[in-house]
Amino acid sequence: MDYQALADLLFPHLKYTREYYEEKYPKRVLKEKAMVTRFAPSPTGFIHMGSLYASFVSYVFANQTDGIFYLRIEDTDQKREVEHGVEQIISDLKKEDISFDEGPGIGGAYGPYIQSERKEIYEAFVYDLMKRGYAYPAFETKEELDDLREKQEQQKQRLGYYGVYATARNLTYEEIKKHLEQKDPYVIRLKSNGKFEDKFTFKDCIKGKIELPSNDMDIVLLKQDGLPTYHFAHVVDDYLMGTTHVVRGDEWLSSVPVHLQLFRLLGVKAPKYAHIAPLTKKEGTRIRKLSKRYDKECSMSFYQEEGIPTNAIKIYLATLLNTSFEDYYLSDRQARISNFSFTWNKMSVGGSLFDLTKLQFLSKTYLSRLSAEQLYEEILPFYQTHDNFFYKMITREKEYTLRVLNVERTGKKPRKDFATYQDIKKHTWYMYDTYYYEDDTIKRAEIKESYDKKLVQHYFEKVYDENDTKDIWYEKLKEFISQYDYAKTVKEYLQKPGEYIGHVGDFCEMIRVYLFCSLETPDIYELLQILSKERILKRLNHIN
RNA sequence: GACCCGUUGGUGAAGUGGUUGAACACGCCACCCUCUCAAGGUGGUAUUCAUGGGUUCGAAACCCAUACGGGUUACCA
Repeated sequence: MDYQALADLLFPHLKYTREYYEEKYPKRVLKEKAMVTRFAPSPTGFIHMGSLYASFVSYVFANQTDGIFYLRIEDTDQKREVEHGVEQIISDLKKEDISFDEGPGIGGAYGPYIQSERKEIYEAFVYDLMKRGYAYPAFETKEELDDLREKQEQQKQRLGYYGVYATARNLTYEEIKKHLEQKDPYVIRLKSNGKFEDKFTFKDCIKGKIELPSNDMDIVLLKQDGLPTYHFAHVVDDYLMGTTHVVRGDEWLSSVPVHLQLFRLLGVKAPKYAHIAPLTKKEGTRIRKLSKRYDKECSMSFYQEEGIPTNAIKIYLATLLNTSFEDYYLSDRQARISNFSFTWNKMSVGGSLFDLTKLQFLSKTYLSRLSAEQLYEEILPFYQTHDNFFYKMITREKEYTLRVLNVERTGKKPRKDFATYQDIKKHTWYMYDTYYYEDDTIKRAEIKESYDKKLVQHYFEKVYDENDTKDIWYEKLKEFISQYDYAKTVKEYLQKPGEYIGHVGDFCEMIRVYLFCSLETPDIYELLQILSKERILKRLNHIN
């Protein structure tokens, strides 16, 4: 068989050769250890936690080595593609604050970054393989391939198109020409030169040494529609785009022999591979991969709805990436992901259960470390889309809101009661008159029979002084209540039961409920300061 | 069926043949602090390292089997 003639027969209109593209996309000039990584999703819907994790890992390694992190859209399966899939991905990633050095809509010297726009490039590389005898057309129909598989199953053979089963290998030039003239649909397959019995070892960045059989499958390179399969597109693109490290799910591990063989046949160096274990979830006693379809915590919209900060998610993912990051993060208020050195070999080889509780804990820590201003800036976009009324109010009363957000925030151990953006309204609404007076909120507060509104009112009118420091305020408060048979401390109250009608805690509880409609609030002193005496009295007068 | 990968407390895990009678963190429990809550502090809980064999003076760590879980075996990625 004259393969050069075959290649010319199949690609009569080839515009450019492989060499042209190699010249067009020269090797990247980067620092020695710089990693070039990419995120390569298919536009089949929303980004989910699993792919976010993979992209995060890729991003982190490129970033810490001053490398390149780019986005490439793998849209070679047009059947699965959803409408506006590409836009969806790009907007999802924007929300997650993942930024790329290159990609569709961003630019870069190695584009186009959308595979469906790279058809001619793949053809040039197939042409190159074919003329050297490593690729050939195959005309089997779906039914014929199904039959083959059935036959192999019956005979307990390995399934697939390989060796003696790769019958299209034997087609003559004339036969192929005839098929083409009849416009028979066909695919281009790899003519594998590997033997399944030949084992080789390969070193994965995460999983370490792995022994694999050589590939002997004549896998499809170009599908009937002329677009490449994942395998071929991966090899061509990652070669031309200069990827140094391919980070992907470990379901790809068994395709490594195919990919390495393709790189070898093209005569180019293969990138390093990092196969990451899936994020999993426990369902009853069964552990399974986190699924887009069944698990709410898999889709990014869940976090956006809940108001879980993107940065908290990243911090959590970083702890999954290298557990030592967690120690670093918790021990240092100034800790940043970008300041930590992540390593491949600290990554887990088995699947990790995705733990929402831990994420929430980290989120609390993260939010507690923000300044009031930073927190304010972060919650604005959330409330703008989720609670416009609250949004407008905090925008209008920005200074006031900053004071509210600053409660117990500035000390050494800042308050940690916000796990989500939602929690902010949940824990501060009562500081706003709009809500306090709305629909008689106070009527819904649990005012107990034992409460003594007059006493509280008397206290605020006669004793409470806004200019007191916290210590003085508290002393005066205790002094005041002791005149009315309330114990100054809980201990005292418990030691001499029957002598008091209540204790300082009971009095504070009344203040809480009357003024804030809640049994649970942060430090009252700070809240009272923010509210101001005038508004305190107004609130008290409002209660019947 | 074949071929890969994995298996340390409820969870994430440290661990690379000898201060491991298994770190740290989340969770849970108790106590302390305390005007409530959230934190914080102290202590506790729980893994004998999937199982069975070996190798070794010594194994969670090395080897072999088995079991269980996961993946691949597409003109899906």
